[in-house]
Amino acid sequence: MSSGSDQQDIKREKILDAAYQRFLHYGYSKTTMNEIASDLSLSKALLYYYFPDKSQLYIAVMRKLAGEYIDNLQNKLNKFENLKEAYVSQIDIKHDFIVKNYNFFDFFRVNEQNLPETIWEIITEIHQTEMVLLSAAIKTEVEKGNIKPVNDPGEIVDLLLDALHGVSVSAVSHKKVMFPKKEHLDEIHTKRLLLLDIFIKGLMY
Amino acid sequence: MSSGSDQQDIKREKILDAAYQRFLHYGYSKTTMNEIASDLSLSKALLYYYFPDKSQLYIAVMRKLAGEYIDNLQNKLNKFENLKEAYVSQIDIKHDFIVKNYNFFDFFRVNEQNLPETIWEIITEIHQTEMVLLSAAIKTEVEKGNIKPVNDPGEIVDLLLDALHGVSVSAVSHKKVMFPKKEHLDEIHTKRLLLLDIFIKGLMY
DNA sequence: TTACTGACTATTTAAACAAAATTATCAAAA
DNA sequence: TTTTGATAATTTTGTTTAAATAGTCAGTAA
Repeated sequence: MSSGSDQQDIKREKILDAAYQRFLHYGYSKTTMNEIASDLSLSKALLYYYFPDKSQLYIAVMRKLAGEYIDNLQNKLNKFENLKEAYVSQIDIKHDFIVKNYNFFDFFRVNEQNLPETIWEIITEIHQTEMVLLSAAIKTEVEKGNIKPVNDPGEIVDLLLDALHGVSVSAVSHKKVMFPKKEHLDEIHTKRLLLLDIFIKGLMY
Repeated sequence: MSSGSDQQDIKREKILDAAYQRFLHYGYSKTTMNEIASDLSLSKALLYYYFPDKSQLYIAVMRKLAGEYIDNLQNKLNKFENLKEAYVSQIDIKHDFIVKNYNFFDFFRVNEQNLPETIWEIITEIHQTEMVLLSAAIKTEVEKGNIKPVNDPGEIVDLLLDALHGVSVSAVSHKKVMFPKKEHLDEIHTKRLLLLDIFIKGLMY
């Protein structure tokens, strides 16, 4: 798939790492290509040899993170005891992902409405993976006879993901925010587990 | 409570109506005080005789709408057959409220992050009313023995409202939006009813 | 030929300013 | 007490300029 040499791939990775650190620490708009370059003792021009522009570099980092997240999810959700456990894993893994990379997503808060199309593709890819894995979990449980038959598992999973997401947007108490404040993440996590508990009971006989 | 004369109150109402029409049609930033005044064939200065400034006028309209919404809710939720019916009413009434006044809330989309404190107070008041009514409904049902005992009804209602709200924010499919597009409102409404269904089953024995 | 750089250009952001539109005030009239 | 025309104050919009940063390219080194 990738057409570059091994050497090229290694350097590419190094650039991605350096860029990740900067973006994580200072956010997108507060890191310059010059800074990334000098972190690596390279010229800025070289960054443009490896990446077409700044946003593509950011997106490449994003894509890498997304890949790791997806791998993580797949590993966990391949083997689960019951539906509850599977969904708790999903919530936990996502929580850790957000907490760990919180400042990296600064880009999302700044660009709010008009994120580049490519970012949406990555988000969509993540969402689809979640849908597939969680839908499969439902099907398995239905076959085991642990929950009521469901005619469209995808619809249910979609609904649950929206509901879980809603917990972080809470329109009233902490003033409406698109992206949750860091100090609320744990509270959100707890609420989600409670919501999940009720929701799953609602799926049972 | 109100200290003005009847005549004053009538004129105040007329101004509120005219302002409401303008705000509903053109949104906050696209209606000028001059336009509201000339709709009523009055001088702009008179508006400032009745209202301290433009935002206070908008807020007064908002408060009136909120009052109507709350009355509506209370009338319905005072008499309900079962929990499901009560919550369906809540969702329906809110849906109608949003649909009817959709463009009026343009102000919310524009000011997004920093809405004036007074607006938040109104939102909070609405939320609290919902909480009280819906919590009461839960208590009643628990007493009737229709659902499992709940140690903190408020927590459950809060969670449900957040979850229902999440349905309208759906982070993926239609690009993340703070405020739902008008053409999605019906789809959102349907999803909410489905979510409610599962959630309420999750509260039962 | 591939990886790299210094010096250059192009674009974006920010600050400062002016003009226009709109909000808000007030002395005086009805 | 209610209303207004004239006027002041403020906000928004557009323009210009300077600085910062993104992005390019001809040419060098391995």
